[in-house]
Amino acid sequence: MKKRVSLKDIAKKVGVSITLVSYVLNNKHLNRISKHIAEKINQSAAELNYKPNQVAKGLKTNKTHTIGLLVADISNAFSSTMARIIENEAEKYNYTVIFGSCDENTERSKKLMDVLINHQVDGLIIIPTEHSEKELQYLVDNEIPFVLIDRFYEKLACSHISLDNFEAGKKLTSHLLENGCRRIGLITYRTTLNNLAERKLGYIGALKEHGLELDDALVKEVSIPIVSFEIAKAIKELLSMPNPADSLIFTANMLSTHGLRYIVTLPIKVPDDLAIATFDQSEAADLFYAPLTHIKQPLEEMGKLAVQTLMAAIEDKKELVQMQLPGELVIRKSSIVE
Amino acid sequence: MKKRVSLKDIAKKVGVSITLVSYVLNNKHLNRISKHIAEKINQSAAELNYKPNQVAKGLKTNKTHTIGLLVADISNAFSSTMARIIENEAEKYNYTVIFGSCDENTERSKKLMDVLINHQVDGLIIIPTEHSEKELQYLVDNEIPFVLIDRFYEKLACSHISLDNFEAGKKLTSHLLENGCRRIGLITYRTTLNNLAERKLGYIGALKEHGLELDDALVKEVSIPIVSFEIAKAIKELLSMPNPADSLIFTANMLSTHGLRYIVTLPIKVPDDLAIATFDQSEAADLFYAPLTHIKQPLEEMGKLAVQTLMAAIEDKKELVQMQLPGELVIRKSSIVE
DNA sequence: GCCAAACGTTTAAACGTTTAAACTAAATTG
DNA sequence: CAATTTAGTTTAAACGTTTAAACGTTTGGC
Repeated sequence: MKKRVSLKDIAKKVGVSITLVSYVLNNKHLNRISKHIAEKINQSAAELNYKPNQVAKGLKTNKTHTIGLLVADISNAFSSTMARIIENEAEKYNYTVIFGSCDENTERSKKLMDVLINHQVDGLIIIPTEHSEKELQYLVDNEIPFVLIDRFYEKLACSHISLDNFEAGKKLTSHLLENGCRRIGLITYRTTLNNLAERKLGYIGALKEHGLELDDALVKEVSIPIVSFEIAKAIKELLSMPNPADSLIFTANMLSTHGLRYIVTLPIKVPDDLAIATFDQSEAADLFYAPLTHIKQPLEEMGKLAVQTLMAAIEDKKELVQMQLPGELVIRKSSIVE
Repeated sequence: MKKRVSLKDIAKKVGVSITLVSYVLNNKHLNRISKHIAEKINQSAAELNYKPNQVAKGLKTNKTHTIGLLVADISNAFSSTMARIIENEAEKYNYTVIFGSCDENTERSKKLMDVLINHQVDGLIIIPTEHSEKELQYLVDNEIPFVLIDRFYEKLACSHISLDNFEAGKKLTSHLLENGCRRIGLITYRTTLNNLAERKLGYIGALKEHGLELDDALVKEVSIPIVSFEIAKAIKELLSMPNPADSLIFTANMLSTHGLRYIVTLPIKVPDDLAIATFDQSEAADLFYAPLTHIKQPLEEMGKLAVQTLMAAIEDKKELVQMQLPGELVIRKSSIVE
């Protein structure tokens, strides 16, 4: 790699001090600097195609203009869409995004967090995995600005932006109930993450409101990372029990995607034999012969809010922002039973 | 943000020079350093939870252990899967990924490239957009290591890893021809990018081999970024011409995804009324009632090779690597006409 | 007992910036 | 015309590292 052009090179060429070059290129003290010299410096900088060394700048100013983004899995549409929104928004503030995808793996998440911190990011946006309370507490203790997205921990005093999962779960379940479903199977992850717990609580809440009791046999939990076989098994059981499910709710996009993959192999018709509703959008949900009724998360809003919150935190605003945004119920063919 | 622990703090605590601390923590000159002191230093570092400042290190060593990844659109499955593979592979070399998604926009691509370079990345992996020859030439001229993925420019002397698009196009087309298709519509992007051009040439090549002439009316080009309406129009035209298409090839995943979205609204049956084949996998292609026959790109291999090639370039190996990997023809229901 | 080698550690410069403070020369003031 | 202000520029230190070179002390060889 060739040596890059530095302030020194410009200074030498013009015959002035490095300081003066720095002042001119940063538009500082301009009222004191002679027009003539300023012009020469600007011109030389352009000629030499000078690009400021952000690393050196970062060392000096203790601001790298870099934010770390830690997602659960970048190849999941939720994460990649979020990444895109966040990067776009960060750019408006002249920030660059460094990222890590931890594949829902706690160890990896820890390690990546360290790497990002070592690179002196000014702040972090995190979709946390299970059991990362300790690492997040470390961030709090060290006053490293960060914002959680999608999931959060009750006990942790930090900013977080997420869906109002309880209400969304209730809305989705109520919709099915109001369309005549009585035995709603719930397929969710086996996890301690609060967002999925809330979705389930919403489901239970809606049942109660409609005078129904929770039947534990209707709730199936599968592992992270997802195993197709487990989902197939769960669905099979729900459909073959004495009093089988007449409808299904998936609490996340990967679940419905894998679920549909199995369902298309069965001799049943959606929604007549089985109504379906899910959280999140996905190509699969769109393209299924009965497009899925779903909760649409306000991703754009969430991502932007996260960046704005982080920027404020970096600027030393201390107030925490903790928001739960409403999801939109998008009703489509998969849940409309005649 | 709290002040972070530096070598100085450890040095002060132990009562030795900064240099010694640096040596110990980097395992350098260990044969010369007294065990006793080394232990004390290590212990203090652990107690203080020291994390090396990569920015300072980067400034001094001129290596940031950071690679820049510039993708066309991170929310596209091709890019996000690639990002994930690249990040995983980079991690093995102790490298962090900084990324930018330019949404197929040349201006944005330029700007992001600048940002990444200013952050002193050690090298770049790029899925280039149209008309970025100039910027890429700049990289070549300044000996900034980089590798192109997916697309490349003939005239540009650089490393690139991509699909053997010509052969893949030929394979896909031949498959349809051998299944009795005679009027194969091709839906592709209006672009100068070589990868799509090659796919089209492969299509033409296969036709020739089977004694057929290219009918320009069967080739439809749509804009980037994609407009659903345009694709619908293209398909409509192909199906309503005097001698209509009996099959369709999409040259990219977004094209088939949008195409399918329109096709499901039509009163036609795939594959009997219309056979379909596409480049790339996608959830949509999997979940369509007639899963799509497609060319599967060796993403894992491409991503890993790209990182390995880049690492070699960063280590000053000068040889260019230019590979075109074979795609795998995955035959499924959408192309099997009885 | 002297010199050289080995040992364990420190000094100091450097990377490319930023920025407070100092400096010089010219212009203004009373 | 001396004193002060202002304009234009430079000096120097700092950010947290790395690393060649130097340092003083001990050990060993002859």
